[in-house]
Amino acid sequence: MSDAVQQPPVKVHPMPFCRVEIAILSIVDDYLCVLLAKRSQAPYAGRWGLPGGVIRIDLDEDLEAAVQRVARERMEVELPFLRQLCAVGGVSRDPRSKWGLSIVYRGLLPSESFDPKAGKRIEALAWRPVEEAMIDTKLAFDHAQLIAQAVIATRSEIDRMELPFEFLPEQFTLGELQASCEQILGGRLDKSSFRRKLDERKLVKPIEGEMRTGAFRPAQLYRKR
Amino acid sequence: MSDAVQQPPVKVHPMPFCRVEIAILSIVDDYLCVLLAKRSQAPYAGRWGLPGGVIRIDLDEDLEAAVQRVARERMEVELPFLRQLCAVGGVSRDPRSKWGLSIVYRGLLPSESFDPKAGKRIEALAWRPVEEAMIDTKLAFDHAQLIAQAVIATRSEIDRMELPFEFLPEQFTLGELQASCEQILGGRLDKSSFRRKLDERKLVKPIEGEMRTGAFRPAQLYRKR
DNA sequence: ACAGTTAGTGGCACAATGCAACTATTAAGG
DNA sequence: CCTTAATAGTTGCATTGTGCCACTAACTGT
Repeated sequence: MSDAVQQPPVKVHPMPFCRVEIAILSIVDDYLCVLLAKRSQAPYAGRWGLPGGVIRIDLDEDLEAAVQRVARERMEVELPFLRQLCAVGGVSRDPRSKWGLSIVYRGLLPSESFDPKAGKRIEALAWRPVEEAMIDTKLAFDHAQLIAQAVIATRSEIDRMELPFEFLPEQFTLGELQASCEQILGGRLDKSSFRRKLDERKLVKPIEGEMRTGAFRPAQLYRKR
Repeated sequence: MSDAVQQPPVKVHPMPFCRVEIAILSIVDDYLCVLLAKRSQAPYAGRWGLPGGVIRIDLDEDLEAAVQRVARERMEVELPFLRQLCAVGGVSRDPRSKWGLSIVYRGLLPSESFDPKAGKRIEALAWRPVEEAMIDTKLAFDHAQLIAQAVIATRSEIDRMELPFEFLPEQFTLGELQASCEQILGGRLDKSSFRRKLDERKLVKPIEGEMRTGAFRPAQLYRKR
C-alpha cells in the first residue's frame, strides 16, 4: 500500500564486487572429491580454486539462478542439489575491486552423470579428494577453508541421516547407500544400526520383487522414501 | 606473486544493492524476543522489520564490521555474539534497486545490557516475542521467515549443548542457565539430565566457595567452562 | 520446630547405539 | 552334489544416553 508512495532519497554508494562460488562434491573412485578449476586469469592465475563467477543482475533472477548460470557457462553442468554455504566479504578480497563479496554454494552431483568440460575463463577442471583439498594452502583465496566447510556440512547431513540420494541412481541397494555414506564420512558405519535407522524413519522403500545380481547373493533394490 | 602481474580486463557489470540485516535475539520478561525496528522510509515505511543497512565499502572492513557499524548507527549497541545466518538476493527484492542482496546475521544480547534507542532511519525499536514475530505476515520483506530461521539456529545450538552464555552474567547458577535454555526452546528441560550433560562435557566450572542468596537455599555459582 | 521453597543427587526404566555372531543366498569349482 | 567363498540380511546383547521421579539438603519465615 504505502510502499510505493514515494521514491526514497537514497544516496548512491559504490557496491561490493559480488560473485558466487561453487563447491561441487561427488564420489569419484570411492573418495569424496571436490571439483576444482584451474584459473586462467588473475588473480591467482594458474592456481586451482573453486569455480565461480560474477552475479549478473541483468541475467540472474536470484542467487540460485546465478549459480546455475555460472555452472552452465563454466562447466556445462546443471546442479540438482544446491545449498547455500556462507557468504564471505571484505576489503581487498579480490584485486579486481576494492571490496569483494562472494556467496558460496555447495552442490552434490553423481560423478557418472558429468564429464567435466572447461568453459569460460577456466583452463582445466579436475576432481580432487577433499582430504587433500581441505588442507591445500596453494588453493586460490580462502577456498581450502570453504571446501572444509562444505565437507563438514555434508557430513553432518549424513550424521542426521539426511541421505545423499543425489550420489546414487534412482534404484539402489542398501549396501550401495551405506557405501556412499561411508565414503562421504571417510569411515565405516555399522550395518545393523544403519539399517535400523533406515526403517525406523522410513527413509527408503523396497522395490517389489526386483533384485540385482552381484557375483553372489543378490540384494534387494530400494527407492528413496 | 603472479597475482598482481596484470590487471585483468574485467567488463564492468552493475552490482546488486548490498545490505546487511540483523536478527538480534534476547530474553525479555522470560520470553525469547527479537528486536524489531519501525521503518521510517520506503519500502515498507511504517511497517516493522529487522534493522539493517547498506554495506559501505568505504567504511566497512568486512561483513561483520558492516553489521557492527549498522548496529551502532541504528541502535547504539555493540553485538558480542554474531553469527551469519544466510544470504538472500534476487530481482526486485528492494524497490530501491533492480537487484537486492542481503546478508543476514543473528546476534545474541543480554537485554539488561541494552536500552533500545532508535537511531538513523528508525522510528522506533521494540522487543517482540519470537513466537509472534515468526508468523507475522505484516513484517517487511521476508523478515518473518528470517526470524524463524534465526530462532531455529539458536534452538539447535541449545540442542547440541552450545549454551547461551551471552544471555547470562559472568557468574550464574545452574538454575539460571537452565531457565535461559528453556526460554529459548520455549519448553521445559529435565534438571538431572541437563546437569549430567553439563559435567560430562565439562561446560561449566563452579566458583570456589561462593554462593548466592535467593529467598531459600542458596545455589552454587558457576562460570563458563 | 515446622512449613515452604528452591538446590542438588541418585535410582530406574526405556530407548538408541555399537559390536559381533548367526543365517541366507548365490556362483564357482572339485 | 557338496563344499567354499563372498555378500546380504537378521538377531541378540552389552553399553550408553535420556526422561522421569523421588529423595535429600539448605535456607527463611512464622
